[in-house]
Amino acid sequence: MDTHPKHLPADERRAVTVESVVALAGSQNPSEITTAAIAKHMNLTQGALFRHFPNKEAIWQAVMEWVAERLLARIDRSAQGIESPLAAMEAMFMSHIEFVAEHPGVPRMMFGELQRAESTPAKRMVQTLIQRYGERLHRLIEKGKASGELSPSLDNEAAATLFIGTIQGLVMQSLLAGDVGRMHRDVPRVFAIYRRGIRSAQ
Amino acid sequence: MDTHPKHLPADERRAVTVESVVALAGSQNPSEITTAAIAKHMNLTQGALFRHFPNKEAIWQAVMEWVAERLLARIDRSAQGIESPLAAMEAMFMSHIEFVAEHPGVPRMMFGELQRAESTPAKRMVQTLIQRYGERLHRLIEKGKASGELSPSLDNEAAATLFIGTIQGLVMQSLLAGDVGRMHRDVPRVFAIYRRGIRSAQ
DNA sequence: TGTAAGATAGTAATTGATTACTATCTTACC
DNA sequence: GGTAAGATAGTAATCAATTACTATCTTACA
Repeated sequence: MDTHPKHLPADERRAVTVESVVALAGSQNPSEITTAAIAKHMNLTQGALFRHFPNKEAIWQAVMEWVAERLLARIDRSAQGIESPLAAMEAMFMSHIEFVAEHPGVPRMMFGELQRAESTPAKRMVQTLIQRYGERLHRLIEKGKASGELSPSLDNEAAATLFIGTIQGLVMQSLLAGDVGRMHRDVPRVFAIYRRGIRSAQ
Repeated sequence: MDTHPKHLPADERRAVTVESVVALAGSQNPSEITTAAIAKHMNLTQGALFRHFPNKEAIWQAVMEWVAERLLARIDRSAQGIESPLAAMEAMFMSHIEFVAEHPGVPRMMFGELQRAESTPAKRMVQTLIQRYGERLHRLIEKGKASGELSPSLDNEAAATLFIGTIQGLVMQSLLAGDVGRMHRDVPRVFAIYRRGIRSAQ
């Protein structure tokens, strides 16, 4: 039974911290997550956290790095090997929703960071995440135009904004209803409208 | 110069309080707005606020009531007298964006309230606001199907979700860029895609 | 190889700052 | 002159961060 060894190497302890924050954000307002709550969730004393992070801001930075890495890897993997750009976009869409359903705290944290007025490291991480996300979308949209799947007159930037907005709309509906499962039901129906909006007339 | 009379009747003071919170939310994280900051913004001492509100929660409730009332009135007015349901939806869309551009703190506050785990009066107010918003959309979508403007096979619920999500996507892009003006530029381009997604094939 | 010394990780208690809220005194206005 | 509104000066609770000390792991060397 080595499930809860008291002493952990620093990097492992940092990883556990990040996972704790992600878990806590799934059931409470991220801005109200205290260092004491994080420590309690991982069976550690509050002060010990500061052996591994210089301050609370650094914890949030590590968390957002975790999110960016995982989310981008997930959507990249989902689109891999799919020939049709439109099908690839749909796969990205679905895997993004899947990721959010697995980690309901993620959109909460991202919204929370973006609301921040000051430019914290965590906020900057979210910004680059969305930028990278946008780059992937732009590539697919261009490919879709070239292949004739997407309307040649389509506005790339607007299409990318709407792609992300569509996901956000779904996420917010689930926040409203407090029901993550609902999202799964609505995903294909909402994406169908989006697809119709960007597809070339057949 | 009676711009700043020291003594105000209670109802006027409450109104000024609400406007102060809305203004402050435009430049900082709503969850970090303290009663001291509100009081300072309206040239009042912190303690005096509690002559007019029993507690801070009541301030937030009043603010969200203000938002719900104004936003619904605004979109209702914008759609009034427009025959075409699709044109009415577009007018609603534009006036909503206009409202947000005038009060950039509003989406911040709404996101913030929805993230809350507990069911506060303010959160419930946001929920009913979005519910009422959805009812208006559903009516228009039904009318649009009847008139032949909208695709008869359109999924009402999905269309409403996407309508709100589209606005959210735009708002988030402006939060990301820290540039509200950007929103105005993108609005028509993004709505064009949405329109194409719900319109009946011509 | 065994062990002493140092490095790493954790505990428990405390600090100063900040917060929402309150009690008491003061002023302005009908 | 009485009352509604505001100023002043608190309180108790909470928070991130720090501190002195302890436990555990790692490594160098006799």
